Amino acid sequence: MKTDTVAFAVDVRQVVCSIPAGSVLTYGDVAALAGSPASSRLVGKILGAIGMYSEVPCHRVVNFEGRIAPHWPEQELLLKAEGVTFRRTKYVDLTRHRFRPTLI
DNA sequence: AGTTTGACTGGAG
DNA sequence: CCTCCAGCCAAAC
Repeated sequence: MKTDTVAFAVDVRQVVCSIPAGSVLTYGDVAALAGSPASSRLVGKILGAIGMYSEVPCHRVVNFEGRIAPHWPEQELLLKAEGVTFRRTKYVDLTRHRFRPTLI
């Protein structure tokens, strides 16, 4: 575990924690906001790690197309409970629920 | 130190 | 909507 990775994890946690209810963010966006747009895979790993001992709403983070994690089925139910609409089964309506930190 | 894996991304079939 | 392939990055083996 490097200090840089820890800082990245802390930043990720803050970004995810800043996502309002009913909105979602992609791993790539979180990774970019955390300073490593190419390390989106790390976001998932870190998210799972912090989700085990933190109250971070990691379920508000989905993959690039609004598709939920392939191995985390309850995330869909959690998002539905927040008011997020799904196009069919595993696709979130990103055009409507995508969280924009500022601008645009 | 080299290989494999994955809560990713993007595009093609 | 689902599967496969190629690319990228850090952790795990």
